[in-house]
Amino acid sequence: MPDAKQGKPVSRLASTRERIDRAAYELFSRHGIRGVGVDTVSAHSGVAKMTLYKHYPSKEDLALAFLRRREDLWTRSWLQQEVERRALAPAERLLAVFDVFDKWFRRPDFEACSFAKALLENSDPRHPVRMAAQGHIGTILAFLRQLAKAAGVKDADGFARQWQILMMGSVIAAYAGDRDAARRAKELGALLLAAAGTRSRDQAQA
Amino acid sequence: MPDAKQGKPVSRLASTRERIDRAAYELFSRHGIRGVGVDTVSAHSGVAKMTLYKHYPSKEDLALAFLRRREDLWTRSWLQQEVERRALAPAERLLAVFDVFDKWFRRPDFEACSFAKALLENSDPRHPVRMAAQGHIGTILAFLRQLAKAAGVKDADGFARQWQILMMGSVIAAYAGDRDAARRAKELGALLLAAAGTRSRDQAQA
DNA sequence: CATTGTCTATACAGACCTGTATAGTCTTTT
DNA sequence: AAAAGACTATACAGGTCTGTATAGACAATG
Repeated sequence: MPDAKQGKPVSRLASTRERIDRAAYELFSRHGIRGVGVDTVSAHSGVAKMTLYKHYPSKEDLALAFLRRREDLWTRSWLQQEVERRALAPAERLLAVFDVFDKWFRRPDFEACSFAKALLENSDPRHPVRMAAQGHIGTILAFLRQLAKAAGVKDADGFARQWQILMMGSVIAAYAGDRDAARRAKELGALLLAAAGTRSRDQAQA
Repeated sequence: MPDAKQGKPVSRLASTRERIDRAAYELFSRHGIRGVGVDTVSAHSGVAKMTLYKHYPSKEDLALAFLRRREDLWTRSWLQQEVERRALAPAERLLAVFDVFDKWFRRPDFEACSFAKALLENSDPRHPVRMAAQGHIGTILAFLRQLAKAAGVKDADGFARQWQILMMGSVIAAYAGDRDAARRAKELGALLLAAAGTRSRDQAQA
């Protein structure tokens, strides 16, 4: 029984590639990409290192796949889904982001934003991993922009960028120990929404 | 002439310790602590590795000294000084933070926040470097809290924490490529100031 | 002059990193 | 049964990392 040497091994029922991806996700999202070696991913997944390298020819490929998976699981399946489940009106969906964050920040295994981590751990702005992280941050921005547009905000792009500043700032604040960071950011978001003048329920434009 | 193997060597006129500190500052602030080895600091400073280890018994000691220096040079001598130079009234000093940031974000060697970097690169919340980074973030918070109090804000602590969310969020946004992040955060700050109701002379209007 | 303290230069131990070589197992397909 | 493909296990090459050992240079102080 070739189990992982440390941590909880990934389910053996899944395909080899899926086991690699799951282990990389758990480890990279928690410790950052630089902070985890390929041997650790191999051990944690229960997949031999040679097999891992057959699926991903380099650690960089694995890292890029991890960021794509993070976008799938975190951005789309979790954040966007939760936001859309919790509210219908665009403006309220924007605010719901911080309700979702609030729950996230209070989880004992809160791991902060993988995209911000990947961004900050590469000083070269043309590093593929850093560029990919920027792209995934752009995906979140596009989602916010779309909500802002639907909410009737004039400068949807500028609004979305301000919203993302609130989101990223609250993540760092939460990781620095402020568990109420989401509530604080939501207050700021409410101010921004009020100032931007949405056509939510009141059609009057500011 | 034992010069540094790479990059620009630190001035030889300074004391040995000062040369170490300067090199560590330049390298750690740009590439993060994990991203720079002791050999690189040694080469860049022109100080032999053995001498370096006599001044700092471990890399962790060097890292903690770097964070202290960052607080000296960045937080106090730069951010606070610039803010206090640019405005007198507390509320305007708070807003001036983002004018200072705007200049910072536009520098070609903008390196983002060393405290956030140190925070995100350590997943163990009890790691000394991460705890130190949290402490230095707390120093900035205290400065903001004091300004908020002087501005007559009721919940000075909550206000300061919200202000710091804006600051950290704008830093990440700028590092992700949005050079106007400071201006956007300043707008949000103006909204927050208006909502908090300061005893300044003129209220910022949105 | 001799001693002491600081700094240098080099080499190295031991750990970990990415990536590969090799040989063997197990399953599926033909 | 034979062949092919996927996976495993181990070992290792070559690099980097932190930290130390060793031997010597240089300056200040006694």
